[in-house]
Amino acid sequence: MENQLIIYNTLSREKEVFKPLVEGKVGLYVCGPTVYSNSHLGHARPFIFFDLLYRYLMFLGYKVRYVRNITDVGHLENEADESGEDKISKKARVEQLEPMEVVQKYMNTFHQNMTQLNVLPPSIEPRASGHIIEQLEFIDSILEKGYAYEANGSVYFDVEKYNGEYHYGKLSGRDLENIKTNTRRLEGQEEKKNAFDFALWKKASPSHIMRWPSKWSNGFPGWHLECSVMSAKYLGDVFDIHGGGMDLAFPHHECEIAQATAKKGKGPARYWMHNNMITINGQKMARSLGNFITLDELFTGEHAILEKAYSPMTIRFFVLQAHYRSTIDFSNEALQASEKGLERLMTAVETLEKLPVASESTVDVSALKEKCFAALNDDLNSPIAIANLFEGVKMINSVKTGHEKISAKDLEELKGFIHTMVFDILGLKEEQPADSEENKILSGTIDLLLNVRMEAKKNKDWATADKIRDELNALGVEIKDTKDGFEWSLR
RNA sequence: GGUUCCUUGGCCGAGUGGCUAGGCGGCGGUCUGCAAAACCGUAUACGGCGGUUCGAAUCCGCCAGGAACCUCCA
Repeated sequence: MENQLIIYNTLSREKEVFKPLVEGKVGLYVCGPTVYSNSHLGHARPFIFFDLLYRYLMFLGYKVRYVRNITDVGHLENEADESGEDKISKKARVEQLEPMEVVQKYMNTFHQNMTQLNVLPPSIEPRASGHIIEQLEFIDSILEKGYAYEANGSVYFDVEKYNGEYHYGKLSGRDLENIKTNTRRLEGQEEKKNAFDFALWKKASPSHIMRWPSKWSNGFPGWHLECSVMSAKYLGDVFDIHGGGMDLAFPHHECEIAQATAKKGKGPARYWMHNNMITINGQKMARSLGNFITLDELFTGEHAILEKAYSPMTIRFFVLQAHYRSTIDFSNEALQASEKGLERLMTAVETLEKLPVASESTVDVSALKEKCFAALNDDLNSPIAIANLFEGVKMINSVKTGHEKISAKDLEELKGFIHTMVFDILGLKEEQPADSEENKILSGTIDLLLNVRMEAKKNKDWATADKIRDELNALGVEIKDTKDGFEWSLR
């Protein structure tokens, strides 16, 4: 099969043919969440997109080790709150909880949200707090190489020194001169040689709760270190793909490259992939901007902006309907369009199971397959793949209505393809509620009413028939009459 | 201010130097007791101004508007 995957590499700013370091195996690292609050829609995008990548790589036959970290220490607060304490401990004080209690709480919700979105768990989900020793060792070796210095109990990366031999800024297309003129001088950073130096180890202030002993001070690791450490530990000093949001390219990923290169003379990843942002009213959705909607709010509809609740699969489909390197703009209208489209797709998947076969086909299943895979091979172009999938929907419905014919062999191929595409690769799933006792009673009741309606129809008692249909409709039960009976579904 | 990028039909969103993206919505038709669903058909487009070209929405320039990053951020 000509499945040549091409991906856009931020490092080269070009699409490149993907060739793993070791044939048949892929090492994938994606920056995971900082678990200090509920995940919002903006967070869902990278995890859904990289889930698609993970699934597609596996479909292509690669054995993938997918590492996605949990940041449960560190990430410094901004200067506004004077102390440089980390986000997690700040939140903990507010809520009067142990830091690790906060971490656990939001990690649990994160996992729950990911399950709802049908995002597969990664192969390894390492936590920063579990790799303090490795981070200390990493700092030691950067110090030994002379690319870091200690100041007042903290350790900083010496960007200027590093840039003398390597290029700091190669990922985000900057050079040091440019960074120098544009880096703000922040308060409380006098101990740094240069404003653009970043912390490898930060001495904890007295109020800081999360802290670990080290030879320099009681403190905590710098924001960028954990990813360097954990990716190297589980994937090696050089691995295949590193992913994350575009907003992480600078400085986070740039610093990761610097740290790895300072230690080993080579950068951590060969391909860097960055997903674009979800916007709302044209502006990036971000916690700091206060314009975010959490996933739980989306699923329940409990947010002033939301006209209704949107199911996890609607969100997933919405995200996949845009290319990962484009922004997607959130709106109720857009979500509802996705919801309807998804319903149409899933209905066709059901219809597929009861299609009549003919001796010969008038449809071209192979061409459809090729177009879909060609789209995915071209930098994971899920919107094109989905557009083609709707060609498949049309094909299915046309066979159903008799406008087209399909042979038994082609039908088998089509079934296999649609299932692979929809469930395995795009990661969509049926969202019908499980067959609980309550549901059995409900469906029995609806069947009963609709059988009564059938009687009424037989007697040409249209008033009664319509009354039943209209009132069930008002309650959210959609009714479709068929030649020999009826079908219904819950809206 | 610096770096990078975007501007497509009512909405969301692909894409290519000449050939229908797709979804949702609209309109007309088929089917139906009427609907719904489905099917068939159909309309609405490439921010503005120049340039290159036989031909540009797609390449170049300028202008306008917007965004991301430069600071925690998916």
